[in-house]
Amino acid sequence: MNSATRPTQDTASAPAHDRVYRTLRTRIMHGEITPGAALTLRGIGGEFGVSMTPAREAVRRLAAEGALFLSSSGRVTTPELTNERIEELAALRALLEVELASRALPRAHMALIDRLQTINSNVAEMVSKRDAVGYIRTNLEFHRTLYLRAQAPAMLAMAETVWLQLGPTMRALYGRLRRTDPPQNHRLIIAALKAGDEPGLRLAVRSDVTQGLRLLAG
Amino acid sequence: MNSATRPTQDTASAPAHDRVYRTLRTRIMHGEITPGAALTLRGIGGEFGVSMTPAREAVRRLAAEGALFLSSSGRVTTPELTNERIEELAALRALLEVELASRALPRAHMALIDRLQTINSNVAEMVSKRDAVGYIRTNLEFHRTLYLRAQAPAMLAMAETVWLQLGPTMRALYGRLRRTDPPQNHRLIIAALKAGDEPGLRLAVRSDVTQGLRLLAG
DNA sequence: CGGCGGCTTTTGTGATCACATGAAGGGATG
DNA sequence: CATCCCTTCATGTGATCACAAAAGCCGCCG
Repeated sequence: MNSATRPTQDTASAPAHDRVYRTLRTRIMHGEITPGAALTLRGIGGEFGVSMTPAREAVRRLAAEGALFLSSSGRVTTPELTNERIEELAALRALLEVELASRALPRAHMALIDRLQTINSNVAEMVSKRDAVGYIRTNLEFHRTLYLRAQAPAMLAMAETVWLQLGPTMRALYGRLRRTDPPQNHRLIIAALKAGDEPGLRLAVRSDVTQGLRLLAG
Repeated sequence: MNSATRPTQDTASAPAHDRVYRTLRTRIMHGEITPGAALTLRGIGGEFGVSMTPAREAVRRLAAEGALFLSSSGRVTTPELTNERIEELAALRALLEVELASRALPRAHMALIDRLQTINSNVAEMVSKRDAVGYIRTNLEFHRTLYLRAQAPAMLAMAETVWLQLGPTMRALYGRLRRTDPPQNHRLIIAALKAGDEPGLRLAVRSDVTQGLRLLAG
């Protein structure tokens, strides 16, 4: 059997449009692209060494997920979110992630909690280094690790879609955030997991998810 | 000004890939395609009189929304949902739509309630005629009309994505459903709206959304 | 000095083609 | 009669091209 005969999940053997899609998706979700930035199909194709065709498919896919905005003439930019939309997406995060955490709770064993604590220390490190992209990445990793235990793939996919839509804006948001405190709400989440305290967990997740979005009210 | 200079929302002047997308989307959401049905890019292109390119874009977009399933080799079919996934999607409907209804409640005036009652009589008619597609269509129209008042476009879009994923399965589901009763839960929703009873509304929406999915447990 | 009109360039759209891959069908063999 | 293999066909992928429309730019005119 050839080594390229794998079920196709590797970054190398995957179709071109999929590689482009995945790379752009991660960039957007981690806030590596500023809101309103313009992308061009030929530019994307050039960067990845492919033609316009796979670039177009990747862009369409991302636009369908709300990660990119397509103007009426087809021009593609990262979305610039209004305050109303940000609040709505925060509400969606609260709805979905509270449910996911709640479903993960009965399955959360010690190994998971250990992993969460390790990730959380990475989060704290990123905060202290003021590394915005690193913070977003590790923070999402923290949440995803917990929610994977919920055994609810459709719900998790939806939560990730919301993260994706918030990606470019989050970067700008946490740029204003001048705190260097380690994430307090993450500790509350871990504590609630240890104690098997479901109401506490729901509250902690809700607080963690909505806290970062409060500052834009002013 | 030319008549084709409109902001591009018309079915005619819109780009080809968008026409294809919208047509397929409606078909899938209304359950006009059975689960597991295979589609081909050349077939779609032939039906709409376009080449493979717009067909591919429409299919990618729909696949990104979960409306279509792409096998590892790229073959495209409507999804065949497992029971676990259906239950999960039902839970998502409950989460999202209860919230949407709750947000619509304070803005629900008499004109809206009248419209809902009109739509509801159409739903009852479809039920009595055993028109599955018509039932799904009018039922979704009932829900969408209510949720539009919530002024929460992102949340509504997410609910529609769930409807889309359930589309092909719903048809098969309501095929087994041998009732000819008019929708009781819709009446409860309307009554709660009239009374301004938020807890009652939440319960009625939750019941309406999850009732149709109970029968697959057996 | 500012607004406006026309030109040029950039960009997305859609069609067509060559290619590789996976599925289906048929025939030979045990 | 079933099974395996090979041929053939259908299908998705990606590149390239022609076209139209939008955006940007520059100079002209008020």
